[in-house]
Amino acid sequence: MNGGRGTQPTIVDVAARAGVSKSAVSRVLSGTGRYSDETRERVERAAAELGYVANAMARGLVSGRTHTIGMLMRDASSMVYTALHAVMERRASELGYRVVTTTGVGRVEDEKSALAALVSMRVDGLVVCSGLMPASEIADFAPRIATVVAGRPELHPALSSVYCDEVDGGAVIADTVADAGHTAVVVLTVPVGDAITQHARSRAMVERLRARGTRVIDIDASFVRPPEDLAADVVDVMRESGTTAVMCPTDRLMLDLCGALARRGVRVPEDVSVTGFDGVHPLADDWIGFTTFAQPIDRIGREAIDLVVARIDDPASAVEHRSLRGTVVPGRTLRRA
Amino acid sequence: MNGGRGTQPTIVDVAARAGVSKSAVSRVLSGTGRYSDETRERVERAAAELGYVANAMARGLVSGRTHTIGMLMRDASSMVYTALHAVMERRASELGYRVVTTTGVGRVEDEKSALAALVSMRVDGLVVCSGLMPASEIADFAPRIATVVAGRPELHPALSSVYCDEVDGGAVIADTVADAGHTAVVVLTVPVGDAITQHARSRAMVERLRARGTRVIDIDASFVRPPEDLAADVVDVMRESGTTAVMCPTDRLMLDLCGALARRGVRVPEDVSVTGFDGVHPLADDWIGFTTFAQPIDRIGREAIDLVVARIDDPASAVEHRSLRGTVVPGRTLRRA
DNA sequence: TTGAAAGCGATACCAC
DNA sequence: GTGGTATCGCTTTCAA
Repeated sequence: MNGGRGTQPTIVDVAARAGVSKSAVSRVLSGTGRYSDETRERVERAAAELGYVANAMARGLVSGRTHTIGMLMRDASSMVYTALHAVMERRASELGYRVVTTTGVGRVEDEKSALAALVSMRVDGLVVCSGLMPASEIADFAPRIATVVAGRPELHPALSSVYCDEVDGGAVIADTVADAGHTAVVVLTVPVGDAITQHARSRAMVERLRARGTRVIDIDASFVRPPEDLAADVVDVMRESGTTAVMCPTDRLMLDLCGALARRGVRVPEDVSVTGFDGVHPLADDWIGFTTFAQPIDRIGREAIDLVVARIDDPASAVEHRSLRGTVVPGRTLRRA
Repeated sequence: MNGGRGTQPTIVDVAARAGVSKSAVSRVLSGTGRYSDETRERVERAAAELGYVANAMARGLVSGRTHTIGMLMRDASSMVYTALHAVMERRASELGYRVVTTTGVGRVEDEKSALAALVSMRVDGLVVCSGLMPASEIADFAPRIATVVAGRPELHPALSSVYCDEVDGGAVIADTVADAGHTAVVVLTVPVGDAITQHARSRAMVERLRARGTRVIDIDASFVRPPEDLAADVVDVMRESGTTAVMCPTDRLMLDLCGALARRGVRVPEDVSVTGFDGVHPLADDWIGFTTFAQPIDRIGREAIDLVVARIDDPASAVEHRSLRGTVVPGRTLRRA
């Protein structure tokens, strides 16, 4: 029955080859129960010779555990999420868990199906890293699977979360700009529907600047708007109102904006100061010199994993919302006005 | 039996609620076989009310298919791999597959276990993206699972592969440097054990430069060496032998090197020209201006997925090795000597 | 069109 | 210590 193309050896094949029962094989390979040294040796040899790899589906089906944490990533090309991914992978591995990730490819529908894929795999825990997916969709699964939202402020009563204090971050970086003497500032703001986090931080920037009496020009930076358009708007505003600084909701957008400004002959920081947000390598680097706000990605990732694992171990553990503060990265793209 | 904490509804629960047999539920939900409109409606309603998500393990166990492609990533924090990940996710989704990724956290042992995890999940196909894992380890699974190696030159007779032509890339970027008039050049070379790809491209740079009569100073850039050490070496070599350019095996290392050089008062490109390799966003950006060589990541990812899927559909399809050429990114870190 | 029953590959509990 | 057997949740014949 085996040997057919694509067929993988099963526990029965191993048992036959070792001349023992499949129960024996199971015990030896999982290290549970009792078995003689001879049995162990024969089983191990047979398994090695066959290149046996236990079927996780069969195992998970009966044991009800997969020792796997599912991570839903919004976007595999965003540095914030990939950095989070790397940290979580490391922490999970320390705690004896494997991480599998899935991503949507942009639309909310895709994300739902990516989430469903994780649920259908019956991962032991779920970490949702996406500023897109609505909380209610996530919450549906929370009673059944240990779930944590990472990287976005989510205060849903059924969902634990770990995130960067976006309001503090937006305010702090806004203070940095105001302290540098800028009195007319453009803030690129993101609608809440595009990304909850970016919306929150850009609102916080606007509010803090206004509170300090700074003149704020609010430019719509919906995801659909190309950086060239934004740069055009910025240039117009600079002409009309003497703006000396532009605040971006992400480092990535900041980079695109800088490029588009350069193409229009506007130099950063000589002609205009620019700030970003996120502070993830490699953009937040000495040599590149972006002035930005660094999210505490390491702590977010680590604590998110710790929280899911705690909830896996004790499903009754309390829901927690952890707001973590980041820090300003000085850089060289912000000058005194 | 259900309703216990953490228990997920099963097909039996849906059947009971809908007042039909589980066979009927299965048929309706998978859209196979025959059923009446009324049955369909009742089943769909019951499933929705229960928030039923089919258990992929049970399903895969009996059907023998998971409609999933496993991706083994070397490192979730490397932009090359994450970019590849994003592309593959998109292409796989177009072809009706889901991608799940796992990564090692650095050591070969971890990667083996990450690979085993994918195999144990019985993914339909495997894409290995790692310059670390030995081909023989991967090849063990090739007869059982459709397997493709992506992103590294791998000519193993049992493994299909898609990769950037590193030798061409190294030579072309070396030509660019030589053409700019540099006659004494430092090449940071990586040992084959650290990363096959980086080794190959750095060797190619050295060889092409030598072939053109350029003086080459070869500095060991093993992964264990901190950028500060490399920068110190570079500064020494510049003093001793009038080197005017440094070629790095990756953009990432180039960034670190530039930083370390800056801390020593060496400016790029005023005092020394520097080139990178990879050409992935965001480092390969107009504004940042790295002179580098862009791997054809989009094509690599896309064709890797196409190859695995072809092999899933027809396990007898031929092994292929596709070498793809990249392009030079001019940038501003390379000056005429 | 529908339901009963036989597995898929592993674990766990059971006598032996 | 060891092997038989029920079982996990689902798909897939096969009768009815």
